[in-house]
Amino acid sequence: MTRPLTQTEENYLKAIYKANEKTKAAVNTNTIAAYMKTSAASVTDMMKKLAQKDLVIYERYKGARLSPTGSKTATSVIRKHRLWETFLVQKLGFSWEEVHEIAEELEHINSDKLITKLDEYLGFPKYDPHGDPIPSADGKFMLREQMILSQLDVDESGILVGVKNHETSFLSHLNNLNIALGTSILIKERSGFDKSLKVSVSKGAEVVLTDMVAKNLLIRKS
Amino acid sequence: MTRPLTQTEENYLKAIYKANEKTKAAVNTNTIAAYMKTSAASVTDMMKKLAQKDLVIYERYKGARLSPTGSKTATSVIRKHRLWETFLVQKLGFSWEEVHEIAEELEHINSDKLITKLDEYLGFPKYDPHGDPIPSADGKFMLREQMILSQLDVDESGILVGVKNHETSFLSHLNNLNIALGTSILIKERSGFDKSLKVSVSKGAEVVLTDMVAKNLLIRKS
DNA sequence: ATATATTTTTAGACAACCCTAAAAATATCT
DNA sequence: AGATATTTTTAGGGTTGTCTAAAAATATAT
Ligand SMILES: [Mn+2]
Ligand SMILES: [Mn+2]
Ligand SMILES: [Mn+2]
Ligand SMILES: [Mn+2]
Repeated sequence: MTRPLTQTEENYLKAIYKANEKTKAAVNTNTIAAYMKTSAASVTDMMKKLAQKDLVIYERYKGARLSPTGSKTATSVIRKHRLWETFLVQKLGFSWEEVHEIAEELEHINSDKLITKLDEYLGFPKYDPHGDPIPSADGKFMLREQMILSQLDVDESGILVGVKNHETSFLSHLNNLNIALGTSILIKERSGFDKSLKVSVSKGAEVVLTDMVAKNLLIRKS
Repeated sequence: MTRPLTQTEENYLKAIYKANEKTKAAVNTNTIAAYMKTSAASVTDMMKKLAQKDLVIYERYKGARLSPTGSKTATSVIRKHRLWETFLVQKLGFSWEEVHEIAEELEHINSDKLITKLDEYLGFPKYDPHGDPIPSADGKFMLREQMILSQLDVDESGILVGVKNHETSFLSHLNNLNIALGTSILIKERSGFDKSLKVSVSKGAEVVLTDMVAKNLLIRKS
């Protein structure tokens, strides 16, 4: 009797999931509204509806958290999103900055068998093209030791394993700098003035990274 | 300013397209309602809306035809449907009776680049897993000489190139008979009573096909 | 602690898509 | 042609998800 969720409902669940991924604290109506690019009034309506369906725990004026079911659903949508992104990049040859929007649509396709087969076809990838972990069918994330590039000292180096910012403009900027997942980055100098870094990329070209860029690069120390 | 069509609108256009594929005559409200599994009243509402948007030519009490734009849109949705079905069978290993429903969802994903790349990835297929022609990006169908198996005489043979019925139960029935696209079928006997055929399949096993089955098999004479 | 600012909810409305029942138009039969 | 049957449209209404504006609750500041 429990009919499948609408795309909108799935997107709300994902928004809450992402908003409190670490803290698991209740998420403000306004925060959800910002994620969903909608009005606070619409969020209130939807929270009532999702609470009704036991997908969120919601108390008026106190924000919303995901219920166990809601959390499972959100994780499953994220799994689908990241598997599709991986498909688009690895099989169809898209670049990492092009895939997010398309995956936003594909993630709502409703077929367990499809996702199982896609996962298999891709060789059971553990990370998507942005370095984000792909949850397994039972919702487990493969965590990884990682730190932010800005935290490295001069003469230390790391391998890029992920990005915190997923905007097209940021990813294109990295393309221009010849920085991709797997690229090794060695810190040569740090400016005392603006914290910008002179780094050498893949043991070759030296480039300058602003602190704003460095803060969005996730690396494994090497 | 012309926002993308909704899934429902696309499905209506496809319904009209399929209903008058050969004749191009105006399609009855009731016929569309049957295709869409909805009420005649809903169809009337939608026809007004689509006529407003210049996607159909509609005159009350006289049915609807697709406008050139509507026809282009319908063809593009069919192209997407059939490319996705091909992907599901050829790359993900689905069986031909499993893919239609999933493709009904995938066909609405909105990205020209995606379809271009998918087409290329699949090697520019001309026919889908059911033998239906895949229109090119500019809407051209690759037609083929074909006839219905029932039209063959005893001792004549043909290669299966398509099926007229796409129901899961029919396709599974063919699976059971070891009949797939490309299978060669030789007529051994025709019953004068019920027109059922004794045929030999792939130069091997003899099976009996009811006329109802034979009428739904499209073959190229061999 | 009271006033002010911010956040959230409620109220009322709209668009898309659907429904059933009744009315109107068209088609068929004798 | 006139009566009857069928098809189609209109009328009125429901749900989902959206919006703006006003009201209510909560948080912040003096
Ligand atoms: Mn993404
Ligand atoms: Mn990603
Ligand atoms: Mn199909
Ligand atoms: Mn098909």
